[in-house]
Amino acid sequence: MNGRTVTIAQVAKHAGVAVSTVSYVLSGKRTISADTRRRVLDSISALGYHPNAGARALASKRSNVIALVLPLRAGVHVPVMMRFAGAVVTAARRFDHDVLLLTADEGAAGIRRVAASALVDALVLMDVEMDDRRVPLLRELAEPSVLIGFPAEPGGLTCVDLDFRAAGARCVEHLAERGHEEIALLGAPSVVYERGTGFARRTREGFVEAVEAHGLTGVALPCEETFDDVYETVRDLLLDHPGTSGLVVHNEAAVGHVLGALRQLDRRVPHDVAVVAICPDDVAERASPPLTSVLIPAEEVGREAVRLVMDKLEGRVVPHSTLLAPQLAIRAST
Amino acid sequence: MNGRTVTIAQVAKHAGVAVSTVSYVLSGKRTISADTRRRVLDSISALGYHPNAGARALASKRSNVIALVLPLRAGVHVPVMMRFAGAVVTAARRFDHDVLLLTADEGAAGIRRVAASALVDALVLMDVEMDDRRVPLLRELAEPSVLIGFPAEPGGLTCVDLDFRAAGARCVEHLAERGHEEIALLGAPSVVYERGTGFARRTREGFVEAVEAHGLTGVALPCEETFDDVYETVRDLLLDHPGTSGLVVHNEAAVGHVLGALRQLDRRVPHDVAVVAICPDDVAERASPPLTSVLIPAEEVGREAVRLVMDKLEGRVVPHSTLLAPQLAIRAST
DNA sequence: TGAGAGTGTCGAAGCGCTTCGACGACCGGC
DNA sequence: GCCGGTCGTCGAAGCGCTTCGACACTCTCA
Repeated sequence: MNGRTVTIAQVAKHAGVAVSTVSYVLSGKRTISADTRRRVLDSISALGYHPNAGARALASKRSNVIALVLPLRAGVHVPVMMRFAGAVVTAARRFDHDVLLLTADEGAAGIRRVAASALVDALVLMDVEMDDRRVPLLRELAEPSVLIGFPAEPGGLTCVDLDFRAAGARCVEHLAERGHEEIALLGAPSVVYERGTGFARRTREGFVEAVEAHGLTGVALPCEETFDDVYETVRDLLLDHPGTSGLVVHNEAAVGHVLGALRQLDRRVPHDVAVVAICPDDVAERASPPLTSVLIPAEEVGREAVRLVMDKLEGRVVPHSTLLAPQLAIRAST
Repeated sequence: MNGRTVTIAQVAKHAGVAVSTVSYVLSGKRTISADTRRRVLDSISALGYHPNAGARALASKRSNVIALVLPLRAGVHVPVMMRFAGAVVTAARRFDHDVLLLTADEGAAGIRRVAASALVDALVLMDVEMDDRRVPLLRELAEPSVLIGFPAEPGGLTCVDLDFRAAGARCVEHLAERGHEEIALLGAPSVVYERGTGFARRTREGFVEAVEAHGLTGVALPCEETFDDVYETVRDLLLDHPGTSGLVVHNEAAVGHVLGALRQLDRRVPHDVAVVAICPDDVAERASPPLTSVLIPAEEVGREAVRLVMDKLEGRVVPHSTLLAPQLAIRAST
């Protein structure tokens, strides 16, 4: 508790050793006798020393900060986003790193800026589009990066995500096991498909393939997020395909509205219509009735992304593509 | 486009000036002739120079980074949170600062760490509780900070928020103008009141005071976030107080459920029951029918918080308390 | 018993930037 | 025509840390 900030030199003096010795105690990069180590550690806590981040970054060429690039725009379900973000921060701390928050609307310029200024050692990007303009930049950057989601041309980049194709298929499979023969997918808002966001398309592909493989009939529809739109979509679906007895919903914001619409159309869940959702667990559990769902393992994806980026920082070779297997949780809706 | 990172020395050489001159061009802290400035600027863009953040922080004792401390836990509505976060990032960039993301679960230790290591120049904290354990720490820190929300004992700290008391009152006033005499407030989940979160309590106080002032009758109820709970709450409310014709909803997650419950109970909005919400604009607009609402001016609050913290960094004196006046947007639900 | 191989520690050289004091060059005023 | 003032620029001294090479020991084993 001295006047102002404590430096490594003060610690060294207090412990009666050289500055470099203190540094080596902290980094563990050279062997230090148990005795000296203890004295240094004692001085550190006695003085309340915290290494200066700037000085450390300057000397070591490592800032111990990673950038997290988040989208903040329409069609992206924000709570899911935050689950990822929370997981990334927590995981990064476990590797003794902090997280710098970048919004996607600063775009490529922001990424270039934080990388060139050595503000961050590495980057994690979320909500990557099929044809993402930042992808080429990432490729030429010296700093390692990991994408959450897959662009159309991952070429050399490291990507992690839930295996949405398998998730779509898993839902179909489950409905098939339950004996449903005519089913439908209610997906993301159409703007999301148009933008070419990967996860929405891949779920649809998995759905379509599995429908064929199991010899079912099925339609895949985009789905907006207001109650009225959802109501219309569901009503029209049941008019056009009256035999529909199973629904796959891949749209967190619409899940509640779908259930509301079914209630209003006098279809009971799961008696008249079975519903499987692809959404975070808490959304599925909070619904009425609680929904059978493939959970979006936000925490796991975030953690995995950080693990990969840290491995790359250490110079280890990591797989280009990491797909997390879908897990189906069976609840009251099927 | 040279081999690796470009330093200020290379820029100086390229422009034929001293290193310090380049620095002064960049910071504007000494007068530089137009001619020299142009040459330096040209060299900078020719070489693609970006100042090294670590070196700059070390020499200037300013990292140009502010910390944003976010909660990520139950009862906090995440999308609103993200709106704040986005606004803070955008505003900070406008002051040439970046944002380091800290989660509240690292608690006081995390704050102390980033402050002591000079990783950040200042802090913005969200979702402050009435009796927040981080408040005393903030007070003894050399780094300036701004709270979004009010603790019970702000003593000396700088706080910004929507004036929730006025917001609660404004809703009552609006319902009174429309001729409603028996009204109710559906608030946050009870856990939020128990934790002593300020905004929930203050809205309730404003509601209660205004009900008295206008000579109405009114009850204030906590409100959970699952459909079933909301349905029960609304049903019981209408049983116990059959004359209730106006509802104030201050719970973003429950807004949709409240409307669903009213539909199921055959009450038409606004014909049988008028509904005013306190929630972000997009939630109010997306509801069916679109809701009259006091908007939570997330962007404005975030921007204001950053402005205040920057003022404090510059050594300016700022007001301890900034309350943003509520704005009522009238839509179809009243 | 002495060469060789570790250990444990130290001193000093940067890392890339900001900032302070110094110093010509040029200005206007007397 | 000399003096005091800007104005514009420069050189050098750090900022607090990491890391490299050096060095004094202590073991080991031929």
